[in-house]
Amino acid sequence: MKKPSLKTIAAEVGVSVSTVSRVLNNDATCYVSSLKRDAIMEAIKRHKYTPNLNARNLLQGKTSNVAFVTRKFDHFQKTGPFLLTSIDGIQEELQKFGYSCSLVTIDSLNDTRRLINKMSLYDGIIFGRAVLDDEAFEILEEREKPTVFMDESNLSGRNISCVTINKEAGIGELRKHLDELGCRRVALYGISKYVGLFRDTCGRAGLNIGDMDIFHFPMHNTYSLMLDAYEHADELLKKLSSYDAVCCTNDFVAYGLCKRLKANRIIPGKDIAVSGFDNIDEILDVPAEQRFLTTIDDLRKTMGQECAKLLLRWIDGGETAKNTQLKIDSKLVVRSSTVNFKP
Amino acid sequence: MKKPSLKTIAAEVGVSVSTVSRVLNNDATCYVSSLKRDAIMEAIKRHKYTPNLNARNLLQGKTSNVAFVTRKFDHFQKTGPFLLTSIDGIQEELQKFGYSCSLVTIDSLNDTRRLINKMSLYDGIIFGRAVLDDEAFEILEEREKPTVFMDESNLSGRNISCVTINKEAGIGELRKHLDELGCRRVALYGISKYVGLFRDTCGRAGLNIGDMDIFHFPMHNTYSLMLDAYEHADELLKKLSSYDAVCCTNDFVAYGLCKRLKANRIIPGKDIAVSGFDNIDEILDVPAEQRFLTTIDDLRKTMGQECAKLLLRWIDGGETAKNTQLKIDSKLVVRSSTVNFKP
DNA sequence: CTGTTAGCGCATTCAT
DNA sequence: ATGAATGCGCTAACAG
Repeated sequence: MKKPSLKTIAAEVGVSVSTVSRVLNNDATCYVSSLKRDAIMEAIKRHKYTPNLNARNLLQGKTSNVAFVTRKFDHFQKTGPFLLTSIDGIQEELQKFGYSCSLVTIDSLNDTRRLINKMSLYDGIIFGRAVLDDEAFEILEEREKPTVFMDESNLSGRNISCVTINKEAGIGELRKHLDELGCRRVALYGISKYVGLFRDTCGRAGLNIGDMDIFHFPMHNTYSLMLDAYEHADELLKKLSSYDAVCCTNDFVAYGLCKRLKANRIIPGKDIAVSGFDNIDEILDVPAEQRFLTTIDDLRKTMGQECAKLLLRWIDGGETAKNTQLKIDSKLVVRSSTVNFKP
Repeated sequence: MKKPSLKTIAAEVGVSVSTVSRVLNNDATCYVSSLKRDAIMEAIKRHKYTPNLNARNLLQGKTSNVAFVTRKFDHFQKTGPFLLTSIDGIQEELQKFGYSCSLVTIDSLNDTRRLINKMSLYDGIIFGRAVLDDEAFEILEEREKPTVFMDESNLSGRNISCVTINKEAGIGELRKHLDELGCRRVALYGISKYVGLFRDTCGRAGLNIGDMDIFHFPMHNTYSLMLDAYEHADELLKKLSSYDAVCCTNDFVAYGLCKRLKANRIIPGKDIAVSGFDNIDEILDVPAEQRFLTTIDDLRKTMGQECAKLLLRWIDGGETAKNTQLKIDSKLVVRSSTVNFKP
């Protein structure tokens, strides 16, 4: 049995296809007599008719579909839920405007070629971080397809549209916050690989802990992070009385540390100030009354949304969207792990 | 500037559109003189022509695109990387056959209606677990669209195709393995919410620990699981000498326990046998030499692949794929945390 | 208010 | 070996 088309419905009701089309699209300019309208609606329902969007897309030269390109999810398994939060943001924003999203996995240059061949299916493309090498960049640059890069650090002077997070903004706020609390002696605790990067960012943000003690440990994966932070805190604990505050490179680290502190009868937020990074409580939807960690929200969901917005603006012909680098300021979220601390 | 079409290329080279089409599709039956072929290829490259897949889809009545439907990723943030592993499996299999994948988020009945309206874009649909309520089920059942459910437990007698994991298979193997090692006294350790379910599954699999001690603790999220398991092991530790083995409901729990054991100078795999569940080492791509935990692999990636295979078989007209319930046996992965243990 | 018609880009059939 | 013609399902312009 063939799938019903406009013609099927039209023949059934005894009207022309355009009338059916008008009803289907709720055409405001052309009124359809309600008698016919009802008959048409009934026939549509009875035949379980749904429009063939390929035909519509072909005619209108657009697909209302966007590709989100990323590496295999495997690559993100170790690093936790951050990418997904951004994807949710993208999806949410796209949906508002009737767009849908194709998930494209790229792990080789071959995959890039495959993407190019399917490009006619997409009105635009959002690239997740670090999916393209230089060669792929060049292949894609020649095509004139609305494209936005998310969280891409390796721009190397390319003229592309991208949305990134300004981590320094939140860290600057944190510094001010700790200053106002009177915290003078600040330690840094976290993953060996990121601790240097974090310190540099602190420096640029004016949080001067460059000459202060840094405690760190190797990272396996996000899932072991809390326990790792718990276990590796000995050195820090020995010198803890020297500090007013401990900034952690990550919320998981902070949680692990806090549990360890509590196990040693030291109360975070009372005996010492502790801060994290990521606002993971919001991502994990922890009930408000259980949230206690002062942290920096790096707005990953917002980043996804902004990517989608920027892309849609470009698709709609907004010339200004073509070469826009948008930086979203991360922001401090103050909770009880610092706010009531008195040095 | 208009996008180049077959006509553009044909006019450029001075041949007919059908010739260009033939070259494009590598039509084996009709040879094209290599002179023309080269000229055509050159023009295609020069114009950066890519075929309009909407037109092709319209003509051929298929899209080579499949929808993967899930709830917002938000919902999975607490539960870790398992869904993503399945998605990777789906993507991998689809790609083999030139199919692509649209990501559809459903959180309300309205979203379901939206999906139905876009159905013509998909040759088939894969549903992630627990996305549909009864009403949505019914709306979808009337449509005749190839559909496969992944990891769906709430079938309630519906005639649908689905792929699930047989958890009992691996647990049965575990029982046999522990028996052979001579482990008689087995404890169960894990999350309060799942510990009962796990015990029941053990019972069905013949691993009789129903009358043995169960130790459990509440779960917050996957990321705190290791540390939670570490911290809540006191009760278990007190009675540890009564047991030959501890089965954990989950690898993260097992890792947390193992760390705690080591902190107490008890060596897992020597002083006591420990097992987990999930084979998370493989998901997180832990180097082989660092894997030590005996666990049960529930083959989530395979599940994704099998979903895709089943769906493609249905799309290709395989009548047998229309009402297939495929159960994949989970399997035991033996590592050093049990294999060398002597009671 | 509604019907007729053209054409979106392509693969395929038929004719040459 | 290649060109011409057809039609997939739909929307929009035009005609009535």
